[in-house]
Amino acid sequence: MQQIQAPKGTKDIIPSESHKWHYIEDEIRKQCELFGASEVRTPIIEHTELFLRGVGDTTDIVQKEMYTFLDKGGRSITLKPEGTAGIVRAFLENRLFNEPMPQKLYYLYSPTFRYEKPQAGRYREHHQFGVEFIGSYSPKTDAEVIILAMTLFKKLGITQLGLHINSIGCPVCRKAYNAALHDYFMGYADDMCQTCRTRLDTNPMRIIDCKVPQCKEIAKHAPRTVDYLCDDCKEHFEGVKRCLEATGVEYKVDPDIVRGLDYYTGTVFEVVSDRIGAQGTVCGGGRYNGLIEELGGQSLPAVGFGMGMERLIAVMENNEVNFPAPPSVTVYVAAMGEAARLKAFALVQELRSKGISAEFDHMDRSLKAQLKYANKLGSVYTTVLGDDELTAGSVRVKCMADGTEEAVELDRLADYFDMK
RNA sequence: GUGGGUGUAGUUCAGCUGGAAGAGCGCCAGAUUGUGGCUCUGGAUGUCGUGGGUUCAAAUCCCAUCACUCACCCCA
Repeated sequence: MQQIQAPKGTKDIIPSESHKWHYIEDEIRKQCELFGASEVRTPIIEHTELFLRGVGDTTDIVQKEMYTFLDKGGRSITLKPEGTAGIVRAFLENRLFNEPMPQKLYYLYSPTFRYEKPQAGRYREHHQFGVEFIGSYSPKTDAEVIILAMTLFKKLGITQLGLHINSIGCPVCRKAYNAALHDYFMGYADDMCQTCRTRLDTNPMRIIDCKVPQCKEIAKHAPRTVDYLCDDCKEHFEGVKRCLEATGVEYKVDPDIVRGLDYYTGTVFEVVSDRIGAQGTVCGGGRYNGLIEELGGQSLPAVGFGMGMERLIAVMENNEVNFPAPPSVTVYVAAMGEAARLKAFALVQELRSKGISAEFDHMDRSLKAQLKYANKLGSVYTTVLGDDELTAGSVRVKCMADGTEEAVELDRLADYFDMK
């Protein structure tokens, strides 16, 4: 029989990995609560329309990477390719705009799907943690969102990360900027790659992102967003930087950050690692003051980020961060003979009911094999139950680490481990 | 969608210009019949990814195909 594999670009999270996820998820919850954010869980599927309007129908994500299908009712449904649109939809649908502002929301168990060709740090299904702070124009809110991310990295023991920030301006300054870009690149059109030539008219900002050497060279001296910001945007960006400096968060202004989703306005940022392969962006986000209105709400500002869990774990592994050890069994109750095995079975259930993790032999193995198994489980203590112990009513409890033994009465076993 | 790399034991891999399929780790058994880890001794395990071609002879050379992987594009 041929084995069926997981679909291309997807990955199982097996026991040796899942405890890492639990650890990170716990830290995320803690940090988010400290920052006053509350969790929102939204469906994995949404109406395709949401992403057409939210992410932008000229973006690569929408044009070629979405998992879209018709359901049995003929509705066009899409597996979410990013987290923000769904959160904003839920915010509007549940009228969270009636709650105190800013609404600080986060999402954590968020499988995200994009039909891409997989490589290191890039999957067709990945998981995102993200934060969306809705309702405040203040640069302090931008800074706080960034600081939340940076604090989390620090808490997780991650160093070696670069924070890159930029401002791509509001629609007003974007207009002037795009015109300046167009004029500039027009002069080099013949030397640029095919895609960049079409970008000239559709979205000249994307040319700055191009990795083709000639385009990169030309883009080096292209006009920068920061030079075309209107006074409000300029002041706002300065405000963000002041807040970061006031809290000692190091950053680098990187005019090359443009971001591939249409909804961004003003502040954009990325947190980047240089040791997890070519896909180094662990966290990316920014301000999106137009999105909520675009999705049918009132005009409300917002700022947020998405963080790739798989990349986060990759960074931690490359940073040699110590994950806590996976939980192990406290006591393994080995047994020989029918009566003792039955007693061991009952004993284990009783220990568990008292909050002590315990295990027994499910497979009628020899005593030796049982102890080997106990050892592999990482069992802290073992005890052997046989006819002798049953008649005596006491067992010897052995500490697997140092081999010491202690005699304990059978009916006081739970208390014994409780004390430990 | 475009390009590079890799598919050999459960696993990580070695196998030079074609000539009897190997090692480490793991697994099983024994030394030790009621005690795991450590040590020693012995043992089992292969459609050499799949299909075709060249050849007296293919894991090795050629073609195709699939899978995995890395990079481009884009992004977390």
